[in-house]
Amino acid sequence: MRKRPVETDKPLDKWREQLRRGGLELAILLSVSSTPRYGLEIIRYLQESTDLVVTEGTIYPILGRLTRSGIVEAEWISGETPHPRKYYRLSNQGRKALEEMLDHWNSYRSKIDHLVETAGRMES
Amino acid sequence: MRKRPVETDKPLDKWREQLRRGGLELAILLSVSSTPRYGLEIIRYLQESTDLVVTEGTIYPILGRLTRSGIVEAEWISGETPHPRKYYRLSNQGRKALEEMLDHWNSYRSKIDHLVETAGRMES
DNA sequence: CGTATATACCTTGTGACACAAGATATAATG
DNA sequence: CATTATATCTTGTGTCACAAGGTATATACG
Repeated sequence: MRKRPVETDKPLDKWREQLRRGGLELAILLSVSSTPRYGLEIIRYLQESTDLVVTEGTIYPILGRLTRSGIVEAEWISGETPHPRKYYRLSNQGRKALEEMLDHWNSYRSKIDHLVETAGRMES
Repeated sequence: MRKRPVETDKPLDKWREQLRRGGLELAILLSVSSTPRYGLEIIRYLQESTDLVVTEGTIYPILGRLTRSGIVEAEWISGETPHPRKYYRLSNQGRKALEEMLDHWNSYRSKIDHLVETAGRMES
């Protein structure tokens, strides 16, 4: 017997979920764009600076994917802390990708905002 | 034997996909917020006003879901056009939901933009 | 020396979802 | 009666985030 999510959460919650997912990769890249950070640190950073909640099961697969595609580079650093940490930084290729993503984000944001304004002319 | 999407599309494309998905429901709701519209009309409206590309396989399931949850109301109109059309309009409940969604969209947008600005202090 | 706690990373199974492709309906046109 | 145009709906598939659980390393306590 498992958890039954059946009719428990309203459509709005689902939507929020999905919206957050859309920006996840961007948020993660931004987290490591100015300074290298390791996994849990990224989680804390996002939580603190934007209260975007991301969990480990989410972030590690994404970081793996980004590493595999050459957008970020990973480096193990051990000795300085109890547990070794894997620091991620943006590669050169990643920096280019990030710029494209930012362009796209701006454009997307404008589209939605445009829709909002257009539809906003509804209250007669 | 099926299409092999294997390594054909770059990570960036996937990301764009996901971002678009995040705002889909919002975009659809906005499309029917000021005036009732039918399925294909919504597709054309989004395409023309924001060049967001949405297909039928995408929109009908979403409209069905929104109808089932009472956020939009659907009404068949036939006789006036060759083929009967199903017009969707925002319900009262839907209007409330839309407002919440807009709040959330604004807040989400700010969070990402905040991240961008913070990370933007990287070019030393 | 256990064993508990803290920090870190990684993996597996699941459910949700958009979407391509195709099915179905209606009416006008040739 | 086929074809074309417009419209809606369904089915199968691949992708993805995520909860839950696993592994590794080191320190602290008794």
